[in-house]
Amino acid sequence: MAKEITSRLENYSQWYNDLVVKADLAEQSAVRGCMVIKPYGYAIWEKMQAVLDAEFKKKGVQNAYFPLFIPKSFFSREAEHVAGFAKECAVVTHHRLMNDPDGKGVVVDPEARLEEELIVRPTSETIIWSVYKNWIKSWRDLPLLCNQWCNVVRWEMRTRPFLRTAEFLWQEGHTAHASAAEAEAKAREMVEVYADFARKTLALPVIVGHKSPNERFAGALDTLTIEAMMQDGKALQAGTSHFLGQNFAKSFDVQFADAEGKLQYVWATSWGVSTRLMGALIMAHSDDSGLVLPPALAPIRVVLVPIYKSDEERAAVLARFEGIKAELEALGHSVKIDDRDTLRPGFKFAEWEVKGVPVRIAMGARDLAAGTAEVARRDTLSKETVPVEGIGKYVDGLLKDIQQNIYDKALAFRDGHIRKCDDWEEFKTEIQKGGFLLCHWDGTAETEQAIKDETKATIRCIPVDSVVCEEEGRDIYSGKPSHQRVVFAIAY
RNA sequence: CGGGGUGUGGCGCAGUUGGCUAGCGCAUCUGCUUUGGGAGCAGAGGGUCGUGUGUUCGAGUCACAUCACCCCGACCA
Repeated sequence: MAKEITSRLENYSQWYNDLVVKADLAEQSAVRGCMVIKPYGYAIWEKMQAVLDAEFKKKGVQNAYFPLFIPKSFFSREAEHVAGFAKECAVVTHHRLMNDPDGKGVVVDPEARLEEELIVRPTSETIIWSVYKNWIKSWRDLPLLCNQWCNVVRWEMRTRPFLRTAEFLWQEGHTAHASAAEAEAKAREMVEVYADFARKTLALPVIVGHKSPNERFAGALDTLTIEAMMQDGKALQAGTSHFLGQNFAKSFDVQFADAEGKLQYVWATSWGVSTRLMGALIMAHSDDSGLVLPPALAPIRVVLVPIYKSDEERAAVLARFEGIKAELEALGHSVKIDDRDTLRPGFKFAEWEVKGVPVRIAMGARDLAAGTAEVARRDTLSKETVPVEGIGKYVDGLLKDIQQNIYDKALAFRDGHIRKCDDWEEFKTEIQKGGFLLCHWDGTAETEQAIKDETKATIRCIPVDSVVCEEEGRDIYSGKPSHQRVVFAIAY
């Protein structure tokens, strides 16, 4: 299998279709570009939700839910926003079906045309701001901090599993503030929440930075992003946080009376991460044996596999496992005893490796006699025989070590694939090899576009942490003066 | 929407210049032996070859049409 998978590293979409789909993470549905997420995969998403939700609550954000359908008139109020999303919207035009008069199945009832079409939300700014208008009257109502977990639909020309599905799950936060400074701070605060989550939970090193105007969210004054590097050196935008200024407040007429009683437009932010993060996980950490899940995210952290030749041995091992399980659960770790009787140990080992379970403990007759167990770690695929006595503490430490190791490995890979580049000819060849190039940019959209047209590389971000290098230099393409290097890469 | 490609048991594929009974691997079922890295042996079941029309003594194979899916590009989280 390893050889087969390795030969596909150049084409990750092939890879996770063949590997991870079979690993029960997800499967593609026949519905155009949509994805079925199977229980094991969904458990990973639920874990992401749980961790993020707790962070949001700490920041005073509350969950709410808004309608799936957006009347076309709402949608069209913010000009830039419409321009940004118009080409990829699913539109509801009718509300009823009928039997085909010619007896050929079911057809749309032409009588049931809607007076106003409904847009299936590609994002919820418009409907949320039309609701916020009624919620915000006074400075006392601010800040308003809501988040929504939901699905959205974007009718992309081309889809890719996890990275760009027509329908995807995400969270979108939408906040309203009394001042520009407060909103900008919020946008920055939330991108830091994402960065922290990516680093600590997903073990994914990310670079935080501003998007260039070309790459900004439609309708935003500033877009902050976390950018990750995949194992093929391509960049993946893993989350964004937008400072929307007063654009939506003005379009939807959301004003508040300040302390002096004067009417002012509110300042807004929005921010979101999606099931794309699952794609990021797969592409950043997986190896030839399958998925590698950081313990902080794994739905199952430790799997126990019994090895036996008789019912007596089986019972004895499983009895020991119950003790180990209780010990680990007391330390806060999720444990699964794989007591399936029809499958052999070797098969189970391979299966749990494909699923990315961080630690596997195997125990057989030899171990029973010696009072030991075999502990295997997924990240390095190494094994060690340890005494059952104190195994809980040992595994507890091991899990922390694995979490750190996965991050360190990804970080070392990323740092090994970031380099400065000051020569345009060199840039053109280097960028195709993958990785991030730190280059001077004159700040103009024209230069950025020209570079994109010639190389497909885009400015991933103007970094504000991780790889900041503010220094004087000359634009790699135009030669005009520049004050800071930015991150260029080919992106998914 | 452009450019390629693929449709053959549940899955993955082979099938030569048209030829007689359409094969192979995996999976499935039965039995025995196994069980510390994806088991071995023996046997069994399962396909109107995407669909339609045509050419032919004869079509999985050729022609035309049609449908579906995949890949590459433009768009994007």
